[in-house]
Amino acid sequence: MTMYDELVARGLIAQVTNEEEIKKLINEGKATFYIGFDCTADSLTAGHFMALTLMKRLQMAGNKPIALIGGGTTMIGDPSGRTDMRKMLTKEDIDHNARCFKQQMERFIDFSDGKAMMINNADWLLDLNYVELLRDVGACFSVNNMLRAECYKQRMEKGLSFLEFNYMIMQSYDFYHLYRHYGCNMQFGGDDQWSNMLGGTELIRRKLGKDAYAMTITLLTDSQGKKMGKTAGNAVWLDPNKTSPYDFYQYWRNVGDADVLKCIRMLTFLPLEQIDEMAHWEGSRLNEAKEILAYELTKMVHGEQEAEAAQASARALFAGGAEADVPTCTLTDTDYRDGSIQIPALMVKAGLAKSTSEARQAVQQGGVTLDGEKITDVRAQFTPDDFREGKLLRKGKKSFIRILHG
RNA sequence: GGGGGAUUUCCCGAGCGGCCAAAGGGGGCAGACUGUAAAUCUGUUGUCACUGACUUCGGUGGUCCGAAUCCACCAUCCCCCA
Repeated sequence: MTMYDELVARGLIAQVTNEEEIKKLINEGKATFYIGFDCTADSLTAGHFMALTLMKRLQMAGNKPIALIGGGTTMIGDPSGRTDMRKMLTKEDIDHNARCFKQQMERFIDFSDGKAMMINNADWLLDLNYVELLRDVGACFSVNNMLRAECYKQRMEKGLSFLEFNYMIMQSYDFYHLYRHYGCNMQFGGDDQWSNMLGGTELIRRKLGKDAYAMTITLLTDSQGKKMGKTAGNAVWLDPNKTSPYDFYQYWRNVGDADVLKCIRMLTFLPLEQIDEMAHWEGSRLNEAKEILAYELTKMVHGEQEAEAAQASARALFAGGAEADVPTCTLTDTDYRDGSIQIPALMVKAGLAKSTSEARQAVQQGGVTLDGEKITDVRAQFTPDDFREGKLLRKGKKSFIRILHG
């Protein structure tokens, strides 16, 4: 099976500019392609993860990836898929974020011996001269066409600032720049980037009379069409300090039945035959598939050891509260008042509740247990001695934390 | 530049002088049912040393016994005209 066919079989490809040419390029390992990452946060997310795996797949087939860090474009902010303007980040924040991205990417992509490149578009975008740019590439863009682009449509209703309107031009300029200086002949990106990407191929055609290609990756959505990789509006981060390996594992362990196979296909490197086999699994057996998904992804992101640990913890906890390696919260004397701590305060301290009110409600509704014993009294108090050996505090079915007195 | 409209709790969206911590929906959380799934039903959802107190309705001042609701100014956004 060729590389391209495999991508199709895994459901990764959404749109392409020229299927025949793209097929040939990537199958023969002749593509130098780039994917842009805007550094709006200090860690990559599960959403970026798919792009990274795609880079890896293509790299394994001999193609050369360019990871483009959006140090320059982040200064503008991409309006695609947004209903309001992004918060403007300072240059310092962006630089910091770019460094974090780089570190995380190095775990997946082999950057040695020029097998891949990492470039920051701040290097050329920040020094552009306004009038020169307008004359150079501005003339190649039709405002009429831009306004018809999908990525601006939503914003035409709520308002679109001139700043953001220029995002497409910056991204197009990136492609043009990479084509000329690095021989980059293809761009990949999320499906929401399609119009921005076409801007680039169009610019290259107009300026240089050459063909460059673009291909978008299917957005990972659940069976209800919602973007995956988020919990309650918060991203699932790749940084273990922002999303613990255990939580990361749990996120995938808990995907809906309808989405497991799709995720395994798109995100893991398991052979397609094996995945097709799993497609026959039904009912509760799908739980096995979920474990495989969670384990594989955790292994790729956090390493085998963490994946084993997360899996062991999850199995032990859900099988019946056995001793297990779960996140621990260590209390010190200052956490107690007059030698004791009340249950709501304890839950807040342990991160199981955002406020004491929330903690109180959880207790009142019978959702809190300590070492398996249900806590019914909101005023229940504990002393350091209670936690000498460590106790398992649990809220609801899925939130656990070990409390220890340090 | 001129005219009109908007800004409410996580989101959408009611409220138009006291009965407002603020309807309804979404989302979140918890309970029941289950397979750590989905669907469904129930409760809950500003904060706190929680049967009471405190702080919220773009910002700042004002009117009033009393303001999310009225007035003034400022900010941001939308629409129409230029």
